[in-house]
Formats: sequence, C-alpha cells, structure tokens
Amino acid sequence: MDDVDTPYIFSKLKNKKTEIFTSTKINEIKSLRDLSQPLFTLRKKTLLITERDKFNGLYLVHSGLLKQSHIRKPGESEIITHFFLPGDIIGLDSICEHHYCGPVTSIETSSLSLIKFRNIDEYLIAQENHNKLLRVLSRSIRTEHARLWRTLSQPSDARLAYFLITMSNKFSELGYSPNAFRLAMSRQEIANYLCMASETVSRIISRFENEGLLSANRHDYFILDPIGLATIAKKNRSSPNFSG
Amino acid sequence: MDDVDTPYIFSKLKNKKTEIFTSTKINEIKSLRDLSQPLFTLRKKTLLITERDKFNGLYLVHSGLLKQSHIRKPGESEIITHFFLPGDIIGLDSICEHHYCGPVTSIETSSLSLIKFRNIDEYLIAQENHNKLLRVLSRSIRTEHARLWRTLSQPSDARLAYFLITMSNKFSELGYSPNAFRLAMSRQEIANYLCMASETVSRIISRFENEGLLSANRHDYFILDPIGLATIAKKNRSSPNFSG
DNA sequence: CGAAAAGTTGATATTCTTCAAGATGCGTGG
DNA sequence: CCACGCATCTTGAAGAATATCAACTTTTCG
Repeated sequence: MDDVDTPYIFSKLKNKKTEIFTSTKINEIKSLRDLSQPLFTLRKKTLLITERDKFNGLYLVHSGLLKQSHIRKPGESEIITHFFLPGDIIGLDSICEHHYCGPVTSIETSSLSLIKFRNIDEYLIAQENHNKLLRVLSRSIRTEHARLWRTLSQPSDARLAYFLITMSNKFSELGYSPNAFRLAMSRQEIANYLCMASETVSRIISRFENEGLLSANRHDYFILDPIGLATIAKKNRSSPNFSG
Repeated sequence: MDDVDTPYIFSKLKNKKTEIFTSTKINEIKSLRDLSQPLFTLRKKTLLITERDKFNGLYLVHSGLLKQSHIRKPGESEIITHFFLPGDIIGLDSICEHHYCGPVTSIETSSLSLIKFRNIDEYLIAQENHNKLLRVLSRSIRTEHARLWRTLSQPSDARLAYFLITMSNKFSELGYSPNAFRLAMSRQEIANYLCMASETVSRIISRFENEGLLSANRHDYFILDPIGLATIAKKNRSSPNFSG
C-alpha cells in the first residue's frame, strides 16, 4: 500500500495518508460490488476510456478522482460532464450503446473495478440484477437532471456554492468531514465542469474568502460557513433576497 | 373525433386538421404500446400530474404537446424541463421514486395513454420487459445529458437554433415536413425551457428572420435555411468561425 | 534552479437580463 | 361584423453579469 502513489484525501490536512477505500456507504455500490472484478490502479492523468472505445462494462470507482469530458475541436476548451468520486459508477450513460459517451481520464491516481459486459442482455441473463440496475439508472437520470438544471438556471456564484456543497455532501457520505476536504481537480477543470471561465472561479472563490464563507488554498478547501454557502447556492435571479 | 377540440399540427399551414396519431416511428413506443391502456384526451392547459402525485406509471403521448416544470416560489419564472411531443414518454425520471419530478401540464389538447404500475417490481414481474425499459432509460439519460450540456455551454442564439433543429427533426421522425411546423408553446415557454428571457427569444428570432434563416409568425415556423441554422447551432464561444 | 503550468487580479468588451414602452393579435360582447 | 380589453409579442435603452485579454504572481516539476 505504501509503495504506490496512494490516492489520498486530506493527506495534507491531516498530515498522513488515508487508506484506499474498500467499502462505501453508497447502497448501489454495495449491491453491485460482488459482481465486480478485482481492483486495479490507474495512475494520475491517465486515459481510462477514449471516445473510440466500445462499451464493455461499468467501472466502479473505489478511490481517487476521474473526469469525463466531451470531445471538442482542438483549441476549444474542454467540457467536463462528470467528476467521478469514490462510490460513483462510470458508464451508466453508455449502457445499451455501442460506445462510451466521451473520454474518461483520471485526475489523481485512482483504483477501480470493472463489471464486464458487452451488451445489456449478456449482463442481465448472467446476473439477474435487473432491478438494481434499473434503480441506479433511474436515480442517475433524476439526480443528473436536477444538477444540470440547477447549473443552467443559476448565476455563477450559486453554481460554485452548490458545487462545493455537493462535494461536501459526498465526502460526508464517504465518512469524511464535510467541511474540510481536498479537491484534486484544477480551477480550470472546475470551471469547465460548471461552464464558466477559470478566472470567474478564481474571483468567486476570492469573494467567498473575503466574505468569510470558506478558506481555499490550492486544492484544499475549508468551509467556514455552510449556512451562508447554502444560502448563496439557493439564490436565483428572480429572487435575490431568498430567505431560506 | 370531430366534436372534440382535436389536437393538430399544421392545421394552419395545410388548412385542414390532421388526424390523431395512432402510431409513430419511435421504436420505444412501438415496443411499449401493447402494454398501454386506452387513449384518453386532455384539454389544453390542463394539469396531468401535480408535484404531489404519487408515481403510478408512465404516460405515452400520442398527440398534442405537454410541458414538465420545476416548482419555484411564487413570483419566480417557471423552469420548463421537458416538452413532450407525440412519441415521448412522461415519467421516466420518476421510475423507482415515490413521486413524480414536477408538474406536467398540457399546452394544447393532447391524447395520452397510461402504462400503469406503482413500483418497478410490479411492472417487471408482470411484464418481463426489463430490457426494453432499460434501453429506453439508458437512451433517455444520454440524450437528455447531451441536450442539457449543449444548452449549458452555448450562447443563446445557438441554443435557440439547436432547439428549432431538434423540433424539426422530431416532426420529421413523425412523418411531417421538417421545415414547416407549428409550435404550440409561447415565446415565454420556449424561453423558460432554454433558460433565457423571453425578450431574448424574440430578438433572436427577429435576427434569424433578418438573416433569412427562417420565417416565424406567432406559432408557425418555416425554416428557410437549415444549413445556416445548423451552423449557428454548432458554433460556440471558443470558435465563432466554426466551419462544418 | 529554471521553465512551464496554474492561479490571481485588473481593465475592457460582450452578452444577456431587466425595465419600459409600444405593437400586434386574440377573445368576448355588443 | 366591429370595438374593446387583455395577453402576448416586439423593440429600445440601460444595467448587471460574465467572458476575454493581459499582466503578474505562485506553484510545480524536471
């Protein structure tokens, strides 16, 4: 465990590396875990899936951080459609399709496992896990819609606040502190994920710091005022004086 | 059939009412049709589903137009998450959930049928249509993601152009002319769907007319230059001189 | 240590919303 | 059928939000 470039969360904050996840609190993962192949490790900034790859199964993230992007013309800025944290499943949008949706790259060293199947019939006949998969898919539709609609309809400070809260909740679910975490992705990658300029991300983080909402140093984030941050995340253009 | 407020497409353009759809070219609908209850008619501007309704099945749209919205505080502008055209399925985002996602309202008089089931197990045991449903769900994830990401990352003229092209394609699939169609939704509703101000929709439509791309009169749209419109739909902020 | 990448900050430009006024079309009742 | 009133649509002008461009600082990594 110590000789590899161990993925870590809070290593800087706690001054020690944390162990690789072997279980999560995500129900879907629990129900799918027994089907999966052994773990493998992916070094940081490594391509897991290219846009040309044929669909051959779902990947479960056990540790680390990955991103899925859209292919765009050279010179154009990348669009990041997903960040995958421990407990997330890669490839849900590609079931019943021939190819994966877009390239998936590790941002930091990650460990994954593969639930291998070429097509959905193969998987269903072999495993009889229709309901589990349906539930995961259905839930995925709903949560992703909610997230995208939020992003779409909110100004950039609310987007960023909401993003930070979402990350906070994810870490909380994984058993870590919701108010102190490390995000391996760069400002540019956060910007691409939220569809804004990286300068805007910088400016808003600075503003949040000035307002005493959080403290951010490179990849380490401390949420100082979760309530205040949530208030900003909930505000919208039609009612700037949101009081909830 | 003649005594009801028959839904129609192109009635103005062709000067005669078209018959209610009884079949579509959508594969998914075909495979699900035999399970559905008889058709029923919903008058225009009628609530089909409220935010409090418990999930009790999927609705198939046979004719007309409906919208699904997000609940917001009074005084705030409505957010429209879906338009449902003939061949579309209402409720995919609510499978495996207790309640529907948001209120669904008919914009014009519509005819629908209900595939009734309280929970997914009930449906699957009774019907053994796992694969069909999985395919529909999976496809739905992918197409909706693609649409939302497009909307999110593009300036408003590209959003509107893309919206019109999508509508055009839908009518084409349904066997109608792709370049002359009637959209029953108001400018405000289009704006809410694309997350912009209704004034912006007006302005961009005017601009498109001046540029000779289309002709729009109230609810009737004629696409005069599909190629030009597609070029605008594909452009993005990083490469305004897109050539494809 | 030095070069390249990433992040921050300021000035400017653009896009889009908001506010406001007017125009157009639609339904209703005379 | 026409006139009135309301809702929708269009257009203009001002303002806010955000992107872009540019300079500079900080960090990372060979």
